[in-house]
Amino acid sequence: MTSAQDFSHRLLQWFDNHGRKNLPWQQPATPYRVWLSEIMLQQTQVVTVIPYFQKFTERFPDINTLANAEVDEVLQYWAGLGYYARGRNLHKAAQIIQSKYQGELPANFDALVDLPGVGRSTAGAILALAFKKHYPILDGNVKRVLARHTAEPRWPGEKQAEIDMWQLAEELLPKQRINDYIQAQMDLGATLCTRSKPRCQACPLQSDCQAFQLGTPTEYPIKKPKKAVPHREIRWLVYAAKGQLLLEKRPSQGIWGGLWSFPEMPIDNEISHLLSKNDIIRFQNLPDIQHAFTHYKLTISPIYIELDNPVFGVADNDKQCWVKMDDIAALGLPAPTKTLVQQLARGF
DNA sequence: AAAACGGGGGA
DNA sequence: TCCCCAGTTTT
Repeated sequence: MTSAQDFSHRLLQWFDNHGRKNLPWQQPATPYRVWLSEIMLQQTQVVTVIPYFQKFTERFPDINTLANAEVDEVLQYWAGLGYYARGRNLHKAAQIIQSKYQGELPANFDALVDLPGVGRSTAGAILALAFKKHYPILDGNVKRVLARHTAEPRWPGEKQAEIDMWQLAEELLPKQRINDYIQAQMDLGATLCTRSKPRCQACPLQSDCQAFQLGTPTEYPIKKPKKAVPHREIRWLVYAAKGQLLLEKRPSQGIWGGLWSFPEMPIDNEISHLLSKNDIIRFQNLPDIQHAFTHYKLTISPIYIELDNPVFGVADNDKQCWVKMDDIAALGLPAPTKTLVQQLARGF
């Protein structure tokens, strides 16, 4: 027995004991009902879909009834399911099926994929579940099962990884019971091989599951690599005089809105003119501060400028004030500002 | 708050 | 052809 046959054999055996065989769209599994259920099941769980499916099929028992209805009524029956583009596409597809295929879903991959709302995986599910044709599916559940079984090192969103997973899904297809096998794949992913807390003890694929052998099934599929966040640099002017610091209130819009911080300027701004002031006692670079936001990384280069007197108008801004070190704690400060003030208080 | 999700649609 | 988005749920 080849490994592929063994894989499907174990899955089918598990399906016989634990699979879902009494879902509303499985009795009977007509092409229309399978199609409708697959659309409803996109991004929506079985328990949520069931009552909608029942109401929907009562009102729209076949494709022609659906095609002849107003889209608004279709959407009323969709209300609460979310992703309403699915409902619109479903209705549009029904009209295409009516006019182009005499109201019967085509048992043909290319024709199915051409329908709005039907992609490769949904077409595969319809062909396998309703027409018993040998097509694979690769939805989120199956991706998870396969990624774990092979300990797939690449993120499945990566082009080549996805191509390879489709190929594997195809190679694993059994010669017999294609519909049960596809249902079994979905059931395994939904009930056993779940995203968190997979029940590997009960899994028929445990013996050769690479992720299980590594002891880290939940590490798969590996997460989308987060793209490098943009990096920005700014300069802070830390004016100090007689135990006071010059702070300014930040604009209410934007980062740290309305909080007090140091006067800020672009990193590449000329600063030599600041040096020429004759009331400057000391002028020195302070260590850079790194700050991470969710969407970018910020490097702050503060310059310490000590004056003999707390004069105004040193920076070009009217929302500034001199604050005694001891009074600063009462103000709302961004985290890096607070840290810098504390370092200054300790004299670094 | 962040990732996941299947297909649509734009580059 | 490839990549990213819209809209929603789950972790």
